[in-house]
Amino acid sequence: MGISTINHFRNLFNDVGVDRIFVKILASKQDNDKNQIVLASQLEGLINAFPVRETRLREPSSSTKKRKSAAGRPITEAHLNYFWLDQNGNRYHAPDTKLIEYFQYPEARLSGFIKGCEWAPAAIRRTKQAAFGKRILGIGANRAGEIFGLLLSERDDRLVSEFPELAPSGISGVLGILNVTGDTTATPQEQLTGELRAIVAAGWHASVRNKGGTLVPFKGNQGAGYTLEALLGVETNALKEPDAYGHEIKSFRGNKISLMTPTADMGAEGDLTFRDFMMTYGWDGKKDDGSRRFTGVHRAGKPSTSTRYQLEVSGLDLKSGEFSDKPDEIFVGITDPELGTFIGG
DNA sequence: ATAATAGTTTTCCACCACAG
DNA sequence: CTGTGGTGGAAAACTATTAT
Repeated sequence: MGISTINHFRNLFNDVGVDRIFVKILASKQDNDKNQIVLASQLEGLINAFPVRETRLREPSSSTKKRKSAAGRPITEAHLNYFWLDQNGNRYHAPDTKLIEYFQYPEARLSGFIKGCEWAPAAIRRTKQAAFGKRILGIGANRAGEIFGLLLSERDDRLVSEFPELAPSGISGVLGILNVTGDTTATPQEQLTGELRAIVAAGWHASVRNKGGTLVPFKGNQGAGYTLEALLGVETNALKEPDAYGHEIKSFRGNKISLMTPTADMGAEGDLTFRDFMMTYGWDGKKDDGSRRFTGVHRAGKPSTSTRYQLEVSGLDLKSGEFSDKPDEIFVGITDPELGTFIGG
């Protein structure tokens, strides 16, 4: 009964494809179904560690009557594809699990992990937690973007009383890190660079992609990136999730690199349908085949010679490299400086 | 220069009002 | 009742200031 060794604990995570476990020693009267689990002071680092399905900004209105609220900044919710693991390795989906950032404190907490879930550990419930003594929560994500949580308790799991010292996660003081394979204390960067070195040392590789777990030949521009991901064991995906060890893998040749694929949700591009947008702001393709184009390199502060449009960056001090502390000022968008219209951002 | 002390900020825990 | 969105505060961790 119970989990008594660290290897048993690691194996349960290994079985679901997790390679790094984040560990929090839970507070004795906190961290339950009612008092959300505090993980960090900001979402930022957590989002790298735990792939997020969807982030939503909540309307800032909710708290304007409260004295302290810095009106205007919305509470951010990051939805997770979360599962509870039991000690036998069974998984139970908790579909409503999310990270909520309360910026004004600041605090990021895990919440909603009971709702709609078939089974959850009794020790996470406020009314029962006292009986379990010390509790330790392990959370980890696999490369398919699934996140698993396993709760140990002093009462049921011998491991709790002899839990090893943990390497700091770098995300917050409460979260430690435990590697599932190899050295328990190597940092994610070390693991990743280790794997990259091994891949480089192996010489040239054929262009492939990882499709549903198997490597298939691939021809095309994205080949370099796909191949690298595949060799790292990452399936080709268009998810906006980090690829491995909490890092997004990028490869490039030439001198341009895209860190993200943006689709504007503000301005005209957000308001209009795709067709309307292209008809209004695009132009005819040169081939005269009826196509419409909206393309081109746009640089901040000076209009593009071909389109007249201009990229605007605000909320970033170009001299100091510091971002504005007012989040709604931080912004990248395209405008038409002649007409003063806001095309997208 | 170093140690002692005071002041400030950050981190984390405890608890609660209230809506559904 | 449960879960969300909040508050307050202790303690730790920094910084600044003053005494030795």
